[in-house]
Amino acid sequence: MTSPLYAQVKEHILEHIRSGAWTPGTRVPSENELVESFSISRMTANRALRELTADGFLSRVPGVGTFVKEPPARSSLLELRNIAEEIAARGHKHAAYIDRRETIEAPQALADEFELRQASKLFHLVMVHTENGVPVQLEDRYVNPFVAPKFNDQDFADITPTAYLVAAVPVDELEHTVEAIMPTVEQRELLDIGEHEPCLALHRRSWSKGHVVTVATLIYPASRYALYSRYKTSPSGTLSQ
Amino acid sequence: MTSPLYAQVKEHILEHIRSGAWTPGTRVPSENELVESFSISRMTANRALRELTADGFLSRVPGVGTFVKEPPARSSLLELRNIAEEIAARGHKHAAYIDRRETIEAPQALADEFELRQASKLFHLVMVHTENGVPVQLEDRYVNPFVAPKFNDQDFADITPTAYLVAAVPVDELEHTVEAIMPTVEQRELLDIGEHEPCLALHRRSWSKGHVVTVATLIYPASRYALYSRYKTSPSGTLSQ
DNA sequence: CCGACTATACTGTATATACAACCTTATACA
DNA sequence: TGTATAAGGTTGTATATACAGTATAGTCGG
Repeated sequence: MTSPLYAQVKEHILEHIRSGAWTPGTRVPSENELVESFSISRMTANRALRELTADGFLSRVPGVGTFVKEPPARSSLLELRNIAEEIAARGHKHAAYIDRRETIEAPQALADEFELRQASKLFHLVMVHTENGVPVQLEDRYVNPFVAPKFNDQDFADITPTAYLVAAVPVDELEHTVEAIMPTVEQRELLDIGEHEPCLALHRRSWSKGHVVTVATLIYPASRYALYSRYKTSPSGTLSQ
Repeated sequence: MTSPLYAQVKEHILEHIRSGAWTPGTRVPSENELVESFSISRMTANRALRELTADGFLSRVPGVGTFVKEPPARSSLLELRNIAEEIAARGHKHAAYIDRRETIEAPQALADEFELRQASKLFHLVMVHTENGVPVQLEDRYVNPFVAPKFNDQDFADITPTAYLVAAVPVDELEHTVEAIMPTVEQRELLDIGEHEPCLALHRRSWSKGHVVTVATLIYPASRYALYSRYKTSPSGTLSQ
C-alpha cells in the first residue's frame, strides 16, 4: 500500500514544484537535509534527487546544490498527451472554453478523412485552451459518433476531449502531420495573437480497430509553444540513412 | 578519466544489444552474475540495470530476471531521415550548395547546447538543399569536432552532412524540437520565398555515448514541406493518460 | 498422480559507511 | 590589501549488508 521511501521524497518535491512553491531556480533541500527531515539514509535521498534529475525536473551542481529546472514549454510529438496535464506538469493553470459545438453532416472531404463510405453525421467541437489565462492551443475537432457516441454528452469542464477519448476508446494507430501556417483572422482572434505571427498546426487522426475515431487540428501560436521529443534510439534498430 | 563502474556495465550491456548478440527477449546477466564477472557490488549492478530499464532498453521481472526489451515503434517524423533520399524517393532531383563554412569559438549558448564545460571550437555549416531546383531546406549545423573530427574534410557533394554523421558516429539519442517561425531576411533570400511565408524550424540534437554530436536547425518553407508520421501504438505500450 | 511445501534464485528497497571531487566561505599570513 | 590555505558543505560513486516480495523448480507426502 505504502509507496517506497524514495518515491515519497520524489512526490514531496514534485508537489512543491507543481504548487508553485518552488519556482525554477529555487534550491531544493540537500541530500543531508532530506536525511534529517525524512529520517532516511543519504542513499535514499540521493536516489530521489538523481531520478528527478534524470526526469528533467531538477539540475544538480557538485559542491553547490540541487535546483528546480526551468520547465520547457514543449509537447511530445509521439504521445497522445493531454494539454491540461502538460500545463499542470509545468506548474501552471489550465483552463478551456468551448467556442463552438455542433453536429454536422460531413462534407465529402471530411468523410474521406474519416474513411466513411457514405455521408454521415459528425460531432464538431472548437475549444480554446489557456495556460495562466493566455491562449496556447486552438482545438478544432471532429469525432465519429459511431465510435464515441457519448462524446457530445461531456461538458469538458474537468476532462479534455483528448483525455475523454483516450479513456473511452482504445487507440491503436495514430497519424500526425505538422506544418507551419499563417492563421486566419478568426483563429488569430481566438488565440489573441498578432497579425504576422505564424502558428504550428498539428493535424491528428486516430484509429481504433480500423475505424477513424477523431480528426483534430491543434493550432499553437509559435511564440507560445513548440513540439518536442527526445528518446534513445534502439541500439539494434535501424536509424534510417 | 575512466568512467564510473555502473556506466561501464551499462555500456557493456548496450554493446551486446547494439551488436545484435542480445536480441529482444534475451535474458541479460542477473545482478549477482554481474557482481561476479565485474567484481562489483550488487548495488552497482543494480544501478546499471535499473537505469537501462528506465531508459527503455530492459524490462525486469522480480523473481525471474532481466530481459532485453522490444524496441518501440517510432514514427518516421522522428527518424534521422536524409533529405537527399527523401527527395529521391519522390522521384525528384536533389542538389545542395554550401552557403557558409567555418570553424568558430562556441559562444556560451552554443556551448550549453553542446553540454561543454568550457568554451571550445565548433564546426559550422550552412547549406541549402533544393528539390528540382527549388530550395526546400535550409540547414544550419554545428558539429562537435571532438566527436567528428573529419567532418570538415568532407565536401558534401555526394553525401549530405546527416548521412556522413550517421555513418561516422553511432547515434544513440535524439532530440527534436519543432516550431513555426518567421524567417529572417537572410533565410528568406536563401530559400527564395515571399515576405510573409512562415517556415517550419526543426531543431535537432544528437548524442553519441553521452556526447552531443551535432546541433542542427533545419528550416522548411511552409508551402513546400510538412512533417508526417503514422504508426501503430504498441499494444502494451502506455499511451499516456 | 497430484497437491502442498520447501529451497533457491532474482529483483526491490533501505541503511550505514566510506572516499573522492567540487565549490564557497572564512581564516591566516605575507 | 591581496593571496594562499583550511574548513565545511555538497554532490558522485562504491561497498557490504539486510530484509522483503516474487517466481520457479524440486521434493515430499497423501
